[in-house]
Amino acid sequence: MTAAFFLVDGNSFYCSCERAFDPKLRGKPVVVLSNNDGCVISRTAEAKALGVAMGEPWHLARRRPELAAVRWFSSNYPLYADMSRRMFEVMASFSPDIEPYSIDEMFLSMEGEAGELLETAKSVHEEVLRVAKIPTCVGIGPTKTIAKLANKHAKNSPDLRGVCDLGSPEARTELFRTWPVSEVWGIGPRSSAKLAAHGVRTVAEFLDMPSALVRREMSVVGARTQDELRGVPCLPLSLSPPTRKNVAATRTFGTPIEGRATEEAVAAFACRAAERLRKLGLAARHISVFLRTGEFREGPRHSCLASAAIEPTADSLFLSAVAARLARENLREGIAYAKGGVMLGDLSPAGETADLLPSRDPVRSSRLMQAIDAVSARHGRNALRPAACGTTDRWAPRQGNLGNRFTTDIRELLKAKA
DNA sequence: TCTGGGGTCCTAGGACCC
DNA sequence: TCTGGGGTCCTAGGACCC
Repeated sequence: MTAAFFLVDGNSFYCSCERAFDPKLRGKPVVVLSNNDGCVISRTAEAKALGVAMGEPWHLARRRPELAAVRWFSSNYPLYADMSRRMFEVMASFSPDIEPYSIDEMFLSMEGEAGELLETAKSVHEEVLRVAKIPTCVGIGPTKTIAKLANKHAKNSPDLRGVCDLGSPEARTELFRTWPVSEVWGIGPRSSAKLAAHGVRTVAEFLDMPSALVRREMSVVGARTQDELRGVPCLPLSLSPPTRKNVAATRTFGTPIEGRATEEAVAAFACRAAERLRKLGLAARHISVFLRTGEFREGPRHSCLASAAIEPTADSLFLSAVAARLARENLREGIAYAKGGVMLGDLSPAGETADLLPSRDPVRSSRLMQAIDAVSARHGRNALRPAACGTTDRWAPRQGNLGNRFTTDIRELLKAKA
């Protein structure tokens, strides 16, 4: 018996979610755009073949005549989150040892004989496609880093039919000889440049580097990556989500805004962040607010950052009022801001540390928040909102082509023709 | 002439991830 | 008109303590 990690990753995940509900999109080039319909954050193989790059600004790309037929969607996170949950459920039936790593990626810890593991991986691939309607690739390796690499290799090589097993040292030696070290999980542009300066370009060359040198150039993180690539597990599966340290809500505005509208925007972000905080059962002791002018526009630049220590809370009314005040005290008259956000930090479990002299009644606050969350769940987030958020949402991002929330909103169910 | 040494906590910045 | 929005971890250096 050997132990192995599987990394299961949804192919073009957001696009696949849109496709799952519209068979006409099969085989067609599809892209999903970031907030504000800004850049491409997911693209199908067909779109990639037409030359659409990840992160490319769509307003420029779409002018290219060859991209006229590309179907595009504004991102629809409630749908993607729900599809992710379905994917997780299918995979959890294969192993209880499962770690959701991102919205479209999950690590599984498995045991079995070498051939057995490969067969199991094929079954995972088929079941996720059959039940959750998401095509995936599965990478197998003795460490998480190798499983990631195996997964990427499966993505690059369609003839592997979605599954790649790098469990054996022989299989790895062959691949590592040519695999660029810059494509290893954990090695970004900075480390790649440092390695290139030492003449190191492939994984094999990286493994030949003395550990002490790797440690000096890339700290313990790089040293860990090197060990993992040698087949020594350093990164365990984490079965429970780590305790959060920050919760943030930030946005680029649909169009730049000034003065009062920016106060309303950060107040709305504070509400959004507070909502997430409550869902996590946490309270924050620190709030910070930022506003920034656009990077791509002429005109005066300004960015402001303000923060405050607060009594532990997840109260939307309080947090939105503080956020609006911080903005008001720090923003500059006549400057149009393009981007802003609220970050809540210094988190602790809600109700754990009672302030000795709380200025608000925590019981009343928590009841009020429960009521607000209940109304929002039923009638949408905008049904009930603090006055500080205003009523016009002049900051709201553009969403030019939003698909339906097929699975999470009763009003947007898929309609079947009989 | 000699000018401690070790520890903790905090923050800013760097690097990386999806 | 239109260029994302989240996160984490590590290190270095300063402040402070005894």
